[in-house]
Amino acid sequence: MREMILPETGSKRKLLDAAEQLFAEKGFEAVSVRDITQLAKVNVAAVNYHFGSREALLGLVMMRYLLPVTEDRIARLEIIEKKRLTDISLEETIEALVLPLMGEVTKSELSQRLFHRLMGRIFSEQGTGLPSSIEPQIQLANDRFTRLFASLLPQLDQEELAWRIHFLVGGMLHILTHQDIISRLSKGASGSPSIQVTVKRFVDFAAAGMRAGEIRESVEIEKIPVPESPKIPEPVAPPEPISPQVMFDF
Amino acid sequence: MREMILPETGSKRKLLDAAEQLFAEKGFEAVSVRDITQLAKVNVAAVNYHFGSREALLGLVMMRYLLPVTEDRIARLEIIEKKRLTDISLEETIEALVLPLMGEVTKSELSQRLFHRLMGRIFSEQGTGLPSSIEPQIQLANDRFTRLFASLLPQLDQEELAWRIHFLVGGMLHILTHQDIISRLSKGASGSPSIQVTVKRFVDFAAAGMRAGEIRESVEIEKIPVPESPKIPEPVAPPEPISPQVMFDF
DNA sequence: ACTCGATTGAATCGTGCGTTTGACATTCCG
DNA sequence: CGGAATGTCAAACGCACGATTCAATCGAGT
Repeated sequence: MREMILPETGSKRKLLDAAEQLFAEKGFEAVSVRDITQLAKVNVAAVNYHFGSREALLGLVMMRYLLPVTEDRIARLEIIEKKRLTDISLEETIEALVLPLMGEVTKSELSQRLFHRLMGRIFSEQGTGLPSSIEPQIQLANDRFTRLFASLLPQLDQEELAWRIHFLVGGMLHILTHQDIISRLSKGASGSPSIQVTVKRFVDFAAAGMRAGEIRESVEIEKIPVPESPKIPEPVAPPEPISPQVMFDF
Repeated sequence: MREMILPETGSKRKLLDAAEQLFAEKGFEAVSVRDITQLAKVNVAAVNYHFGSREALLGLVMMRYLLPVTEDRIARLEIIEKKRLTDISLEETIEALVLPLMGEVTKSELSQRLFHRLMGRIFSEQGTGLPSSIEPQIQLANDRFTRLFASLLPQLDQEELAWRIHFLVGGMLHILTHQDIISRLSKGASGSPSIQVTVKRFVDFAAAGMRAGEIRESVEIEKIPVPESPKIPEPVAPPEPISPQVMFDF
């Protein structure tokens, strides 16, 4: 399967690379076959000859990224799940979810930026977007993460956990898609923003969010029981522990 | 300014409404002038006659939403900022940022869904997307929120705060754009997912994230100092308190 | 050297797009 | 009544798109 995706004739490879770059720069919908073939310096017909259609090429480009990321995630999961449950931290679990998206550190600064943008696009346009049937392997990994989170946060019912994962994913995708907006923040004098630092920041943020409401051993922090803001009646959460099967867009 | 946006000739109004609905359903790029005029049951030329161009119409549609949301946010800010700083909770501040996006509760269930999707699109495609010069008022509100967060979380340096706001915004936008994916979660037997409950969930999550690392009065929670996951060298955060002016995509 | 499948290239197809045009209808005001 | 002003409409413009066609070219196998 991998060899179907990676090397190839030259033209095919050039098309994949060009498409990848353009998709990352301008989004999936904004890139035309003509853009791609022009950048790849091949004929327009090449896309339809090699891939059958623009959509198929698009799917392959996504595959080239999704598969390694999912594999990396699963590999990290394997390591984590070998440990005793009490030795597993929420932080390392979140890291196993986030870091693979940030991988490919070998690439240049620019192409790394593009890589991340593309990643963000792939994942955030995934539901709304284009290819189906990428899901099977990914879905599997997602389920394992969900179950692991459930074990680590037993105090959360299924619904609350699902929502919190949803929030976590949102923040994660936001880093990817809008990293250029905030890159100015980190690259002050120190040169590179350093992915690891960013991930560390996010993991700490997200872990705290996932743990929200955990009973704390002290009583000092009076403010937490939430003084209601004005005009919100605030009905209590529904009682049923519903929702059997959930699907995430990790 | 408001009257420039709301009532209008009939055709103009119909176009705005149709465009709004279609943009929410299918995204900005995917909707053509012909789609809009067809749904509005007016002539194709009407768009260019009334608005000058498709882009201008698009900008007005966004305005119709962004302005009320920003006004609502500022109104909530006013109330909050009247209080003594020690009486202001992080939760109500986040709520002031999030709830206005969820407003317009008068609308029907369907159009409310569309409204939220549109909101998400507007905000997440904002940087990458289309109109400039909407910013002035919005920028102002964003600054006030940032400053308020800074006061409420004095232990965070500017950079860390900026990142956390970034994560928060990501989760918030994710709720809006991908609410359909997760709506199955909440609407189990209880009928409506109830926006307030969702917001409450998110506010608690985000507030905990913003507070992450805050010194807790107890020592019980041993696990928090983060057992490093495998292959991450983890350089320490850069020392400089840099980044003077920041811009967010709230 | 010849063949034949694989690839490329230039030209072209049909479609849908945003926009423009100019004729027509309506309204309003002198 | 008459003529701007305002709005509507069908038709058409030029353009870019994804896809297709078909002849030219290449390159290994015999």
